[in-house]
Amino acid sequence: MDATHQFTTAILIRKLESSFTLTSDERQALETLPMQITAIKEGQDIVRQGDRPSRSCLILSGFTCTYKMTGDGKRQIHNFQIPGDIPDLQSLHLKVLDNSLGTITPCSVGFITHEDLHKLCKRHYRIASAFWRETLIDGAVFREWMTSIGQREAYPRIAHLMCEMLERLRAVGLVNGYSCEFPITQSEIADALGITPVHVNRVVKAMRADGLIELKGERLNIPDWETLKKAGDFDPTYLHLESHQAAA
Amino acid sequence: MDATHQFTTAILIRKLESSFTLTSDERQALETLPMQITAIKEGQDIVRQGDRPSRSCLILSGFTCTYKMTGDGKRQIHNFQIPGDIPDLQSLHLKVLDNSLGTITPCSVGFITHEDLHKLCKRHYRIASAFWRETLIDGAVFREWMTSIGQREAYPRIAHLMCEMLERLRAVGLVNGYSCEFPITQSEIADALGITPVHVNRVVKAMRADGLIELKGERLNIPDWETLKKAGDFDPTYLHLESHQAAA
DNA sequence: CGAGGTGTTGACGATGCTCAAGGGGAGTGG
DNA sequence: CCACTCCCCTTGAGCATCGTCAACACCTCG
Repeated sequence: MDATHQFTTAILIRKLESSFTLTSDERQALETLPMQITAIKEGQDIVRQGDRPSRSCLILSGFTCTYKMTGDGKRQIHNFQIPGDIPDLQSLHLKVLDNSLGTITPCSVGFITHEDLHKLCKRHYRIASAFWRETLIDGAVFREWMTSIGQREAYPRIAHLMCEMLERLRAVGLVNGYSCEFPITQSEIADALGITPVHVNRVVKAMRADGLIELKGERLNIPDWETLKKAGDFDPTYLHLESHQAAA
Repeated sequence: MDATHQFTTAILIRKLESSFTLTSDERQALETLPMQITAIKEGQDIVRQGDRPSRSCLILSGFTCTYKMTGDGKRQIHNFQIPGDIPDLQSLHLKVLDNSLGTITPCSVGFITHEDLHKLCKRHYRIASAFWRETLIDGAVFREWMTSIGQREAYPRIAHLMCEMLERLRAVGLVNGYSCEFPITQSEIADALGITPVHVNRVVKAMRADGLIELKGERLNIPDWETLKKAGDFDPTYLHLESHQAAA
């Protein structure tokens, strides 16, 4: 196990430890988990709808998104992933991918074979549970997004997304105060929220005018968190961040 | 084990066997799984957003839906469940429920404690995998619905839902030809697809006029499956019905 | 310095929403 | 057995959020 590898599994270990304390046995199993580290440029697909992958990938750095194309060429983005996420963990039990996974920014990812994951899960029930739990949280995020897209208007929808991204980035230590990296273009926001890029632009303009967000380049700053939360009808329960409940 | 109980676990066993063949050991573990059978009237909540349930429920008969309320009182239905589904299996690993579960019709459900489920999963890796897989399919359905709501117009959105329900009901043997029970009201369709009941009504009217569906009382009949599929941009891959792939 | 992606803005139009009212069927109670 | 009620379905008219089309500014990068 070289130093680089230990560093990469650390992000996974830290994530799991937010739920429970690992035994030394479990910790060692994770530390020695074989992983193939790969750098991927922005705007590339990692896996595609219809693929039958034999491995899953852990995001080490960068942003990705999962998405699906409709018959007439429209794109729905289902989620954005940030470091620590495993966007295609589902493929461990679902043979054929029903969505694609692409990079938003240049990324470093670690591929883990399904064989190794199965071995790990079979031996360590709590780790299996933790992985299962991760996929359940993905599902919870899908439900919340569906609710946003189906029931909320464009303004709260965008506000909600900003809130979610900040909270998730905070959970992995990528937030300073109320400011974070936000490399997602307005077109991507549009595809994620079921609105057009033009309309995203207008709404973002209004949000800026209302003093809710500062969005420039690839940075997002939130001057008034409470108001943004309210505007976005944001309740972080669905993210199931243990630290939240612990803090509360 | 009384006769009634054996009958109830049968639906679960049949479902799992669509993925793989159970060993006699696994089969016995499932057959003896303690389950508390309960009848529930229509329009009742089984569990609610914010609850911390210690058991999950298997739908034995009837239709249910999972949903979530927004801050301003709108409802998003995330999925409809049919016999054989376990709508709140997620609560096995997520302490606090972030959505509610209610009945659409009178239902018979079987409650299984999380303790028993954990025991079962810990001992039988393949059963654990099958349950995990079920929750992953839920996630796949969420993604597809999100895509529908975000990218498709009302007409294909409704067509898509009809296609999905028919295919899922077919998989559990509840379809005759292209005709099935469909006890979902237009208001519920509206809450599921992010449109208003009034507009659902108009679109259903158009679909009837186009000869795509016959919807009367609690029955749905599809005279022209291929055209409906096309109109709904429906590709059943996301349902991950093994039988499909086997047949193809 | 040109090119291409991203952000920005205007004018117009359409899908779908709101409000409102009435019809039909199933269950209930007198 | 009939009236009453409630829920669901249905339809019309007007309106609003958001989409489409189009043009231009800005920035990064080769």
